[in-house]
Amino acid sequence: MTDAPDPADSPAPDASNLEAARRAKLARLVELGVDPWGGRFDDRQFIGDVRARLGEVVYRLEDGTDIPLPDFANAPDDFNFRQWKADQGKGELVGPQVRAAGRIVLSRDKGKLQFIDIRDMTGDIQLMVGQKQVGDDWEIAQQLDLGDLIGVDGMLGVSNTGELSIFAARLHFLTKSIETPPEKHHGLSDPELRQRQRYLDLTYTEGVMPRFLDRTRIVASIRRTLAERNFVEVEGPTLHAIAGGAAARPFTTHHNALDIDLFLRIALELHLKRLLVGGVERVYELGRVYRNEGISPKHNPEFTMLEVYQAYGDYVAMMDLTEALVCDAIKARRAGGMSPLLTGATSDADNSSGSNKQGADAPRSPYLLPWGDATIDFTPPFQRKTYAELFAQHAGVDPDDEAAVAKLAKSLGIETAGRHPDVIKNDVFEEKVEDALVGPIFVTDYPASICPLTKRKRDNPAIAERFELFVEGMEIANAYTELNDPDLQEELFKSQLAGLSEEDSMAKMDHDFIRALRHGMPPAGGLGVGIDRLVMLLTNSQTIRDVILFPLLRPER
RNA sequence: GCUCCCUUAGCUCAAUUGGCAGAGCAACUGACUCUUAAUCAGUAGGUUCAUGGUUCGAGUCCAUGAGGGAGCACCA
Repeated sequence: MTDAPDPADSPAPDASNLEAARRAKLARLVELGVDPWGGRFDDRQFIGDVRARLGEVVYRLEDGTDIPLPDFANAPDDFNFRQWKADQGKGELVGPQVRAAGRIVLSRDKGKLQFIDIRDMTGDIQLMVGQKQVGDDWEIAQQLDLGDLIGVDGMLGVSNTGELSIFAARLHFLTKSIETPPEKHHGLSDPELRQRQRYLDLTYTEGVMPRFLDRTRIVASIRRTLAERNFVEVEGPTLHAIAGGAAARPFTTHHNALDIDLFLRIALELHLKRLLVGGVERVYELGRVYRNEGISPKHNPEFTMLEVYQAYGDYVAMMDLTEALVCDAIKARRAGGMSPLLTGATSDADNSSGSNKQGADAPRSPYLLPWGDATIDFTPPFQRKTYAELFAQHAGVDPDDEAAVAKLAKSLGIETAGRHPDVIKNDVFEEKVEDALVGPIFVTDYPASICPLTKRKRDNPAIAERFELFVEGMEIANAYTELNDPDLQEELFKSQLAGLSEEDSMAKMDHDFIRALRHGMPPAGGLGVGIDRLVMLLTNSQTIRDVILFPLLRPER
């Protein structure tokens, strides 16, 4: 038995006696002939599914009569299950045989009986491990630490206090943890630790696993909604020779064999439009883009973007699609579902944290979602208002009155000299209007000059057929009637590039994209959705880092 | 890149005006076959983020640096 950690094995020289104690137990397991790193463990059931079998547990009298269990949840405080069983007559609890596995998150050692709570992706369940009941495996039970992974075979039953439990018949040691887990009922709270050691955050911090499972459900729902409408999912290149499709600073990299500098993509747009030209009439990509910009509660340098293009559509068609994507995602998240394994305790967690949707009275609308202290009402249809309308309403100035807009801009400290009136107007819009948009609201019909990839309104070339969806001041979606006039597109690119400094003009003219348009891109609606921000809203997360598993951090030293 | 705030035991947090660095959980020893933040008795655990400085004395004050957070800037 090795009491002290082998210096070669433990990187930290001061690795406390906490690790030594765990290594001692590990060594003891080896002595017992148990592999401390486990192996394949077939036929286990998810804990959520095991818990769902509570109804199969009965009290069986000696004459074979099965009596259903009492309703513990609604029993009086002084209810005594032991007494109840005695009152029914001589008999025993009978339940299904189950096999589960998970991480030990709590244990209460009571002499020759141990209560151990294990946790898997779907929830927690209590094990009752008695010396007499598990026989030789009792020796294994003596070597268990919080954080270890174990499997169990046993009968599903209910303890005297009404707690659903697996009455262990066999224990299977699956993996030793030689690190101490976080505090057992607070989890992690230091945001740095939560992000750097997301593996701990997921298991131990309340709400984290359900939130990331919700993210998966939302993304799956989006793909399903698009598939139902015959959109084709594709994967464009992430290494671009020209980083186009948005105005953002790209990350640069280098290909050695070709000896060329490349950029990580900042948008999906230009390749998807090439596919429209190629005849992929309904196309989308849901994937990562990279922007070499600041980090904030709403920005991570890499984030997930959805872009959708529909031939022969326009921005109004995209508005309807956006509504469907959001509303379907809300329903999918609420339903749990997607896979049976995600139905169990994850939805329990939802219930315990918020309103009990099973409540008999007044079912809450599925479209009312909490957001901090507020509630967002996603009931469709979402509001639709024009940019000009909102500008007049919130800035208190006629957007067409350039002098008045400029005056207001100056009073807000916005630079006006030598800048295009529409750019000034948009600065005012961002300053005065966006924060006031509680939403969800579609802001439509933007000034054309700030929308270089957008088709103008037929009856008013100063206005672009564009909308943005705002919720709680956050921009969630951005859509256009796509510009498909190659000559105009080229001109707009040029004038856009002309205004940029050398450093900022990494976006170069994409001649092949223009060439593609010259071959004829169908008139189309196009939509971009910031998936991370959508997930933030639907999961009541105030920072993007809570919906990205591994947000960018400086490396540890 | 700028401004402000935070960093104390493995985790969650205390520490009065600058005056002996503490608690809970986790760990260790012991008791307990229906506990559930189990309980009870005992033991051990610290480079107070780092490096300098002021002081008789620094977790506390000052400077610089590191990491994190919020805001700004950036971000059609």
